[in-house]
Amino acid sequence: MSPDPLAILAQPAPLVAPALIGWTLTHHTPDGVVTVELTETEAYAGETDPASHAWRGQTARNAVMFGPAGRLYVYLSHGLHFCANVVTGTEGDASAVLLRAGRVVEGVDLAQHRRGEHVALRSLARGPGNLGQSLALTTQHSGAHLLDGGSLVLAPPARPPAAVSSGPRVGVSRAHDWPWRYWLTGDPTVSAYRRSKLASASLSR
DNA sequence: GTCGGGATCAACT
DNA sequence: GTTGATCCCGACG
Repeated sequence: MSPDPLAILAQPAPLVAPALIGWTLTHHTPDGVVTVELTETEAYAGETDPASHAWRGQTARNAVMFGPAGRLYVYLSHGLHFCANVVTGTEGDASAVLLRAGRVVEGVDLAQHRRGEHVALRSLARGPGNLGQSLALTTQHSGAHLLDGGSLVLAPPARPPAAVSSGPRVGVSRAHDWPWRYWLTGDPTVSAYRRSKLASASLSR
């Protein structure tokens, strides 16, 4: 039998992130249902992680990350893009896993309508902001339980993915060299590796 | 009350 | 491969 999903999520983020590859996230809305199979994740450790929102302690926005595992943390990036995280670890430990990309496996028409009619199938949920838009996630969903049988459901796959790769994190200005980014090897929905601007700047020195 | 940074995306060369 | 757009949140005085 497959183990209790909550037991998996209660581990530290760097262990949960690779384990989440291949899981599905489903969002039931009045419009219909969209399901995304996760193909790319990224771990954030919390207070010990300079790149985490929780680095400087608890605030009103990131309070969800300090709570128990199995809940959703959504934040607004650059004033435009909604990015979704799964809260991991134990209560009081502000670790979380960022959902960077996925493949839409259910509700393609609805997701395509949300993203724009001429968006390629494989690009529907490529990138954290695009994934959030395909699932119609906003900050009002932050704190929602994912294992509660609510409108948002996170579920393990029938069988583990074939191969998972790991590498440096993307788009963060600090601690980018921690290999805490994981993706389904060879999957077209995974974005190409882009070193952060600050990282490439320090590299050229 | 003000300032500066940021876990991004899309378009253009 | 590279550059610009664009809004919110948190820190500090």
